[in-house]
Amino acid sequence: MSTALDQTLDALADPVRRAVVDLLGEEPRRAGALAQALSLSPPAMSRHLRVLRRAGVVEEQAHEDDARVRIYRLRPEPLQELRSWVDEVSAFWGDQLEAFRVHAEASARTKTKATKKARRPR
Amino acid sequence: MSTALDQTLDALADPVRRAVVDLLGEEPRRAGALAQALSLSPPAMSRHLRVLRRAGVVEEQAHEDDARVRIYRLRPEPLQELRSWVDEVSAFWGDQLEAFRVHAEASARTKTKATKKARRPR
DNA sequence: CAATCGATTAACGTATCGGTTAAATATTTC
DNA sequence: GAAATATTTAACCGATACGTTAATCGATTG
Repeated sequence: MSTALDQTLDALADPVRRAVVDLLGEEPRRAGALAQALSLSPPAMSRHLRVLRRAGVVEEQAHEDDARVRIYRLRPEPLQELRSWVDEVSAFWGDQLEAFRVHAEASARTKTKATKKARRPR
Repeated sequence: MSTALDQTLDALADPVRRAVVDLLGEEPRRAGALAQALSLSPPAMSRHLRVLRRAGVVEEQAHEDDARVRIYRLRPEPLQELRSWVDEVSAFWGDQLEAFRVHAEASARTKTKATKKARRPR
């Protein structure tokens, strides 16, 4: 079961796709303009737009005069959902930080015997 | 220049890593516990933890009694940064939605001549 | 100190990803 | 209606990602 959030994050994982989202955050743009702005070939951009479209992050809109051009704009829902998820996960930090502080103090009190050797893997 | 956000999103793109983050959102856990919880082999989980660690999403903490076990916990910063980014991108939606409404009304008024034929690619 | 344990690294196979060029499709223009 | 334009799809290719099993490493235990 691949959730909507999975698709969203997968779509946003790629740097050029995230750049596209940044650009569309300013204003809607034509597919070609996006390709140019990011120095990408039209086919390459087209495929990126497809995954953004399938994830629902972006939607295609017809140009009023010229039916050849496709204008892309952001869709709010996926990013809102992403935001909610981040908020949910973050919700517990207050507790965790407090718990950690307690633990830190406790181990500070016991540090005479506790300190052995920490491994620093690379 | 791969930004911190790139690393974060890349780390969160994988479904099992996102599940790990969900679990660590509840409470810190041992590497082995995470592997079991997600029915993954220890090596596989270890590698996922490595990318989360490198992205700074997660940090390793030594167990007090048994130095073999490694406890993982969430780090706030990356998700906060992600949250900020989402907010920035979303900031323009008020404007865009309004602009769209204006455009929709305008095109509704002109619909007598404008409606040609929309393409529905699959 | 030998056996076990928790976790990571190494080596390897397969699948997916992202770019490229070439072809296709629809639309506009002259 | 032939040439040009905007974009997508198809076919191909090298790189990267993820899982598996085997080996390694440090720590613990009997």
